[in-house]
Formats: sequence, structure tokens, C-alpha cells
Amino acid sequence: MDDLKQAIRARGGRVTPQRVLLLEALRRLGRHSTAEEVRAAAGDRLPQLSLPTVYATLDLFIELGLARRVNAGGGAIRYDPRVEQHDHFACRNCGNVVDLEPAIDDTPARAAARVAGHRPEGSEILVVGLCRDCARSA
Amino acid sequence: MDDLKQAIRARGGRVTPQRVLLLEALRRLGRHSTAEEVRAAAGDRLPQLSLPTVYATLDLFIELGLARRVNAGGGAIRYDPRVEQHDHFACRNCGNVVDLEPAIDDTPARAAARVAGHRPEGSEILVVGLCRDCARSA
DNA sequence: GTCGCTGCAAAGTATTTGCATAGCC
DNA sequence: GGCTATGCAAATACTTTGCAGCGAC
Repeated sequence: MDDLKQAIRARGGRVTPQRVLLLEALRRLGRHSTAEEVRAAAGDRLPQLSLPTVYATLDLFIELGLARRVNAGGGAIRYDPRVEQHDHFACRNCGNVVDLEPAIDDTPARAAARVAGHRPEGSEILVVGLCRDCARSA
Repeated sequence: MDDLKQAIRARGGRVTPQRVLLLEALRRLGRHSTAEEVRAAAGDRLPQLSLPTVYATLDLFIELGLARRVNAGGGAIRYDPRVEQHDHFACRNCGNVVDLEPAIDDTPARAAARVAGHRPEGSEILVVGLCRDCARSA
């Protein structure tokens, strides 16, 4: 949690209980949680925590490099405390999102973007299908 | 447009003017249009075309394999008449989405999904950053 | 004490649903 | 003529914004 405090101070912000609690919750929850899930997880200890604050705080974490956005193809945006490059699998039936290993190399796609004159900053690879449980019952 | 008629009939559906017009509009518009943009483009010839119909029809196109969904990382869902495997670049500033060539190989990611017990059906690769125009003025 | 953060309320945007009617087959 | 697709209206889901008070520093 020291990384949070350092990053906030470096940016000239304030270390509030909400921010500490939300980062703890995001990390504890495992991955790919929605804003509402993070709020629920942190709500045990800070019940009147509001959703706008959750969104603002998650945006801050992204700005600070402590989280990344993952979109699971529609539905709510997911927030992921794991910031290293990795890929995701989303189930089109139950909506679950899981990590995929190993990460696939996105260098060709970024290079293609650069050749076209754009300035790539990051990439996201999403495999869609039926997860193990949904495939079994289908 | 014959592919549309065939696919609809094979599925036991009806070839309506809305469906024909919407597929034309989606193809004519170029790529990655939102539901609203498709409606605007088709609205010239069928002004009272409703947005729920547009959504239902675009879903049908996807079911028939005549379009795919592209999410540009937040904001509205984009619909793409180009169904072959290819990647996208989305500008985080202006929101534009463009195709990237060549496509990157997603075999490793799909294989990873399969090893984990899931049933992959498709994949989406999105590079995010600043597009050429936005990078220039930044 | 100051200024940034929070909570509340409300607005905004995107998409889906229910139902009566119209029109394709 | 039957049954599906359409259009309308409203509901839902998610996220953002404006603003007054609180609290970290």
C-alpha cells in the first residue's frame, strides 16, 4: 500500500481512507472487478462510500499506473489491479473474465499503428467464447 | 446483398426493407460505426427507422456472420461489416477507430484459452493511443 | 486555513424490453 | 392469414457532472 501513498504524494494528492480501502479491495477481490463490486467489497468498512467516488478513485489508480481497464465486450467496465501485459478471456454466457497465459506478442500490431502514423500507448487482447463451466452445461 | 437474403431465409426470417437498408448503410459507411450512425445513414430513405430496430438488426447481422462487434474501449459499441480477422486502433482522444494491417496471430491466446478448458470462439485485439491527427496537435 | 476529496442528487448516454400494429411470406 | 419484425415508449444499466461540506496536510 506504500506504492499508493508514494504515487499520490508524487502527484500532489491526498491519501484518504477511501483511496486506501478501495485499492485494498481491488487487490483482494482478485481480478476484473466492476466498480460496483469494488464498492461492495470496500463497503464493509465504509458503508456510505459512494459510486462516483469509486469511479473517480479507480480513474486515479489508472492514472497512477496501479490498475488498468479491461473491457469484457459490453456490460460494465472491469478494473484490473494487475498492470503487467497479459490477455483476457471473457465468457459470452456468464460474463466472467479470466487471465490468459502466456501473453501474446502485440509488437506487430503496435508497429502497424506506428507505421500508420499513430502513437500507440497500450493494447488489449480479448478472447471471447464459452468458459469451461458454461461449455460443459451447454 | 444476396448474401443477406440467403442467410435470412436459411434462418427462417424475413427480408424486410429495414434489414436491406441497414446492411447497405453499414457497408457504405465504411467501418466501425455506432448504432446511431448507421441509423442516420439509413434514415435518408426510411426516416422513421427506430433505434431498437437498428440494434435488433445489427444483432441479427452478427448472428448471421455479416458483421462483428468492435469495442473501442468505452463509449458506444461499434459495428464492423468486415468480418475477417483483423485488428483495430482506437484513439483515446477523438474516439476514432481504424483498421490495422497485418493482423496479429491470436493462435497462442486461443490455445491458452483451450488449455484452460474454455471454448474460444473469436478474439479482438485493440491498440489504444493517440491517432495521427491527435498526436500532431498534442 | 486551504484546497482537494467526498457524498449526494441528478443528468446523460447507451442499450434493452414490452407490447400493439404492420407487413412479409 | 399467420407470425415475425417494426416502432413507440419506457425502463434499465452504467457512468459522469455539479455542487456544498468535510477533512488531509
